[in-house]
Amino acid sequence: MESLTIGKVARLAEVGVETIRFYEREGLIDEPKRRESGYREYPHETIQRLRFVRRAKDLGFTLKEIKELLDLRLEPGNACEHVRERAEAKIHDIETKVRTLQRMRKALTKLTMTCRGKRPVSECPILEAMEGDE
Amino acid sequence: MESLTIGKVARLAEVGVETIRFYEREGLIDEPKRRESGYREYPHETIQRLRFVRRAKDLGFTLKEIKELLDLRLEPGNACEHVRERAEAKIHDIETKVRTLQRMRKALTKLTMTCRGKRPVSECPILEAMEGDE
DNA sequence: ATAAGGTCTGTACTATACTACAGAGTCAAG
DNA sequence: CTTGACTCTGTAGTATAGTACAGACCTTAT
Repeated sequence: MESLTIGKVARLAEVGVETIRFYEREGLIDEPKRRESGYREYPHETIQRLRFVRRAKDLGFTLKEIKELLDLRLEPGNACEHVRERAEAKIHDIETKVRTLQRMRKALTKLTMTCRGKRPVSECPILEAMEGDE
Repeated sequence: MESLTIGKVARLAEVGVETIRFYEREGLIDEPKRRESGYREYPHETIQRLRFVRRAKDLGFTLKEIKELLDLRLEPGNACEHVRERAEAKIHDIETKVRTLQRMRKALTKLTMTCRGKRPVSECPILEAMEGDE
């Protein structure tokens, strides 16, 4: 069993070493155990965790929100009602994001159609497809 | 026909006045015409445009990317091939975002199920559902 | 055993996307 | 025709999310 130093984790998760230390300070990943030398030793799951953070970020979640998402699973069983409420709120956020993305995709597809038809791209289908849904 | 000053546009689009001037500097909205006094006078479309920016931002697009999206519609008809390529790349990005969001939603739904069953929330279904898809 | 490269803490700097003035001029309701 | 709200330019400050050292210590391959 090879030991996972911060550099290896960074390479595997495709983030920077400094970023990992930054996430540790921000509470997005647990403080790992240390060697006698002080070197951090990571469990394998950390890689998944870091990838989760990166992806969630790409989807427009802030680190604060990502922390909230991750913390959902840590709640004690007796706060179950509370956990479910928050999870359902996040699901709602996600569904709104998906709908908006789908409208954007539709608008862009329309744009490529217009394009394919060799007609000039005069009117913008992007903005028009973004109306409504507040 | 009432004139749309920056403050009115800001209220209608639900953004700050300073944000509008910032977006103008960054080229995300066109420079509007001015009164003799120097006051900006906006056309109605600006409101949709600002809403588009706000939403795209919530979906994890940077202002730079949003500008690219908006600029797609301005390309001259003869650069059609080029426009289509870029639009298709954006469609691909969007589809990836949608898939990731759907996996997150699935994971969260699973979490709420676990919750509803009154069992303790011990193992995290969120991270596990986020694997694969690079 | 030594040199190259990895890691440590701590602090400082950067990019992005605003946000907040200051000081001066403009508008419009009473 | 004033007065309070709005707008102007320009510059400075903030929050978020990293990124980059410096100076010192650790590891490992030769």
